[in-house]
Amino acid sequence: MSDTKTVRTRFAPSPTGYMHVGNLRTALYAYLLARKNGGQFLLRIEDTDRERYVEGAVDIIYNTLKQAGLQWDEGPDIGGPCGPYIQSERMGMFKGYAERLVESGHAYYCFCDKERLEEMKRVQQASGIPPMYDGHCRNLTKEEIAEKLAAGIPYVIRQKCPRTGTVSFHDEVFGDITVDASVLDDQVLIKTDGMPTYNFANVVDDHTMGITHVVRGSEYLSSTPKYNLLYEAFGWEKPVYIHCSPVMKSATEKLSKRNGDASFEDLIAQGYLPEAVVNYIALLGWSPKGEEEIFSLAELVEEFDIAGISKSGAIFDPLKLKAINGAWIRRLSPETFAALAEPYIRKTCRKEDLDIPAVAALLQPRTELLQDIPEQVDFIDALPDYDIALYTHKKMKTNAETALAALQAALPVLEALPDWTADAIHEALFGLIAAQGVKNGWMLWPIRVAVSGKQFTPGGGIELCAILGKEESLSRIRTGIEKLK
RNA sequence: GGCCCCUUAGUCAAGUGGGUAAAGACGCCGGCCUCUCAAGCCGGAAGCGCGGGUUCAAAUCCCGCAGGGGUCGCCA
Repeated sequence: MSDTKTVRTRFAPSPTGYMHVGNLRTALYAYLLARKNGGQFLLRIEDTDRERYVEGAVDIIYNTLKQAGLQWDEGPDIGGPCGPYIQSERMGMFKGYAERLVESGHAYYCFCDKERLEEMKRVQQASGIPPMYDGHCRNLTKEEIAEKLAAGIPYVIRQKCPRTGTVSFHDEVFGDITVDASVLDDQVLIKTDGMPTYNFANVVDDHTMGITHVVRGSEYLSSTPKYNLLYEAFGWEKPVYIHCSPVMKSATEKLSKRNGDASFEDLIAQGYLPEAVVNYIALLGWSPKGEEEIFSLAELVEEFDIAGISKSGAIFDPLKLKAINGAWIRRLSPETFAALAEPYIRKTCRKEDLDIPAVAALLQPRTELLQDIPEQVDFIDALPDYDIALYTHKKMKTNAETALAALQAALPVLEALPDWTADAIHEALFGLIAAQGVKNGWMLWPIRVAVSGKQFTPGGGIELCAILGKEESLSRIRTGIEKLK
């Protein structure tokens, strides 16, 4: 690659609440694009709206990004050459930039008050005209401006957009887009209070921070022409745009911030692994070249290509997230999984001497969500009260009668067992099965039912006996015999 | 409503006019394995929004329609 310029991307969230997966996906793509090209990924907090500011939201942004593994190279907490990285701390610089635009004729002072603006909008709507600024102050003379300024009339600075012709821009995802200049509103750049609007601050910040590739939601598609006009007015090089369609909750609703399980931290709390969430959202609206779908963050960096980003919105599918989470859980080393699973196992198993690694080994291929674990092992501490109908299984050819015979045959053999290990139990029971000439299930199914009292269990009778221990297993088998008599 | 954008199975999607019987994944259904449930393996059903055109050839190009999304703030 002979790219002369380093790729610099940024994630620029506003601290207005928690991060939902759509935000995180945008951050992820920006991160991947930077890493893929050996560039930098920046974090900039856009906190200029003090009314929507939510206490603690910045920490949520930090924590989410960290948990997801999206390490930023420059940001509020670690600094960098283009700081400050908190927009509210950059306020001083914007007005000067806006005035440069006024000088060059790309912006102008506007003294219209709220009343006039509202009246204008009302009239426009009443006559079916799309509401936009009518250009009332577009051509004030220098004298008029000086006069109003001197009189202390509040003003804003508006961008002076062309009135005729078309404006085009290129987006890496959507291709070339052309709009009629007449639809471009003379948007406010500097507010009455002297502060910049988001649209203005964003452009100035992106430029001054050297951002080369802008990754953001497709809701900015329609304001991009105005952004480009700004870049052109300043004589700045325009960034490459990568607009991403939204993550949807259904075909018609965008994923909402109100939807609790759409937030990254909620997903983690539900027992999803950060790796799995990252893996899944990468796939939501982007597709890799090959057929593999399970990727670590490092692998995603290798695989990522903006050409794979799709144009249409993608519906968030919890089922697929779960499947990917399951795949990640199965990939974990037994030790790692046991450590993760232990607190969940402990929710229903209080027995001190429980062999956690052994239980975890049974659980690992059977767990898609850590939260599913407690229910799977709820029979370990105490035998549930169960119906003897469980002993009847058509395929095993068992019923209450045969089960009683099986348990009675197995009991003395197990009682006589010196070593209580899965292997020893297996050997003993299969010896008995062979000696009696019965089917495995005829003997084993009743044992599994007797020791668990459940229809479904992680692992078979032999494995469960090993986990429960000799005394408890035998006791449960005796209980079974009593119930069946 | 104006403007912009999107439209391949239930979902995520590959596909970029001449070797497609239209990949793959999740889910679903069936089978194998098996002492249950999983895991694993094998197989199956399921799709190019609609209508025109261009072409020897269209999911791929053009036009129209429909549906959906976005935007139209001194919010970000």
